[in-house]
Amino acid sequence: MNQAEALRAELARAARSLGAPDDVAPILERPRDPSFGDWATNLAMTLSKSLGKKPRDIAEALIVAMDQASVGVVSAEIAGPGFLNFRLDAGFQAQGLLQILADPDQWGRLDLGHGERVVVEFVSANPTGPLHVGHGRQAALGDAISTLLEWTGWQVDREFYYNDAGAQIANLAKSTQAQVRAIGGQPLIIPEGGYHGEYIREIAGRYVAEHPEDAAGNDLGALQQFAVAALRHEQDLDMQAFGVKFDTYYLESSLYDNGRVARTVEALQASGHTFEEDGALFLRTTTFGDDKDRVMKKSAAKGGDYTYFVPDVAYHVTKWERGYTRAVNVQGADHHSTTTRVRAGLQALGIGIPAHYPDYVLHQMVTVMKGGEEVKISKRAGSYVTVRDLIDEVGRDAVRYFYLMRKGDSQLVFDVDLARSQSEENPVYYVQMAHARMSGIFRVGGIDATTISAEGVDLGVLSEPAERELVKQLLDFPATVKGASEHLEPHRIASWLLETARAGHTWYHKHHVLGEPEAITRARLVLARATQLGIGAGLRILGLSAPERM
RNA sequence: GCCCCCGUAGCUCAGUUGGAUAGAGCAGCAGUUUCCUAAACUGUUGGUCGGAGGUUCGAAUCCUCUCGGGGGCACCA
Repeated sequence: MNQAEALRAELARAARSLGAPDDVAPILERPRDPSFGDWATNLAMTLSKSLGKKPRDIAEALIVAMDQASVGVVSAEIAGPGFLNFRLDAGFQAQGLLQILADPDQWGRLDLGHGERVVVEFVSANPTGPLHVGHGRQAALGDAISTLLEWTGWQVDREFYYNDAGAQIANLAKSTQAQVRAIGGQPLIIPEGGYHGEYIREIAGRYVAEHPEDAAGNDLGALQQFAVAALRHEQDLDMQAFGVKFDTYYLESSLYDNGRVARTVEALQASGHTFEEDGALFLRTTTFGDDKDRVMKKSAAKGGDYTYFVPDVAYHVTKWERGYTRAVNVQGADHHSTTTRVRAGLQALGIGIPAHYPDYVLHQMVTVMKGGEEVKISKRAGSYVTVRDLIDEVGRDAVRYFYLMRKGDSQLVFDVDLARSQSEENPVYYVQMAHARMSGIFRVGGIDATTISAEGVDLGVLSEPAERELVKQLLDFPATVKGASEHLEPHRIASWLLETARAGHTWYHKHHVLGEPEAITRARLVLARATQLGIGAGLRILGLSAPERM
């Protein structure tokens, strides 16, 4: 039990002694202004109604009923309409650092998932071109969310789903064919809806070199296979450059090959939730909250193909059958409408999949500014900024941090010129610098940081305001991880890092660690080590490096 | 027309699910270095939380309406 939990428990005990219900759950907050104290609670105000007393009177009674010393409280005050502000003993509070040093690898981790398996699907691009900046946001988000879930007790697999079937892939094959024929001297005629990118010509060139027997480009099947393989390889390299590793890859085409799509359609028909109209097969998704029924299988006049959401449903059935009791999908907000359809399909099957399966993390669009104007992203027109461009120009860590410092809900303007020109004043360097500075203390002092222990050290000397602020900030890390994991919001870690770095820089600037009286140096080494470990942990959750020096 | 997201300082954004005098970075202004990294620190300027109602002890946060930006609403994926 940590200090905040101990204080909360004592508050609850005191509240029950005053007649509060058994399930009373006091909420502790950090006061906005540190001069108010270390912890605050609005408990007295929330109990006001059920106890039939004034908040300030309840607060008064709570103070009397509490065993303050047992939870490190040195003063308790009533403020405003009935807030209770607690100030903790500096040494007692700093005892919280013991947990960090005692087991650095475990600190900040908790068990919310109980080892249940969760699959996090992200990026999931069509293999029809390089990964662009929108995919980059997904990669950063998906990877960080996966790590957060791992930290909080889930067994996580990162999955990349390849949309390697359907009309877009056929377009890719035809576009490659056109370029192959252009190489052969024929006029270049890119088909309707085809891809115009430069990379198609490069792929065509390699195809001709490796397949001399089909220099005319007549074998569409071979062209498709070749182009898909080439682009998948490119995408793999992009993700590798970004430092993202996937555990599993799932191919949409396999759903057709192994008959899963057909079986899913049969199961849906058997469920009684389908109907035919105008020669097409519909799923009655309105039964499950959609505002409109959706076509599953197009009419013969339109080609008779399945619409995209049918393989999507089949795919999600495999997630469930592969043992993932939870699934998280990271997608752009333009896929918003699929959430209702996929869930509706899974519910219609009636095979026990929870109604909210899968979870969706939808992020808003990324717009790219370059040279003062917006770059329109269009794979077909061949105009875009790739993830690789960004990584090359501003660096992997900076790109990741930029993607993650904002809520997915907000639209992200990625100004390439700005990101590059600001690379020296980038917040990511600010955070990494704080880590490097702490590391520098040990380097200069000739001390092996891993040997630092709080054993027998009087942490009560960490009483300067800057020290107390830093200690509090560090101790908030586990709660921050918990909130970030529960809400699937990695930006909370980014915010915590920035604040912790600020507290760390301020402390570093004001107070010396080395060369002070021994008792002070020993205590401050503990704080420096805890800061180094804390910032390092936060950086790693976001997939950033934690440099020892810069 | 219907659905989703956003609107907070000059700019980019946080705001711990309803708490106290709304915060940070950047930009601006004024300072700090014989000292473990000045990629840092200190101070300071800057706000009708898009707008109007409502809910209650208390609203940037919840509800209704409204204005503005983005996305979606295919027998495209």
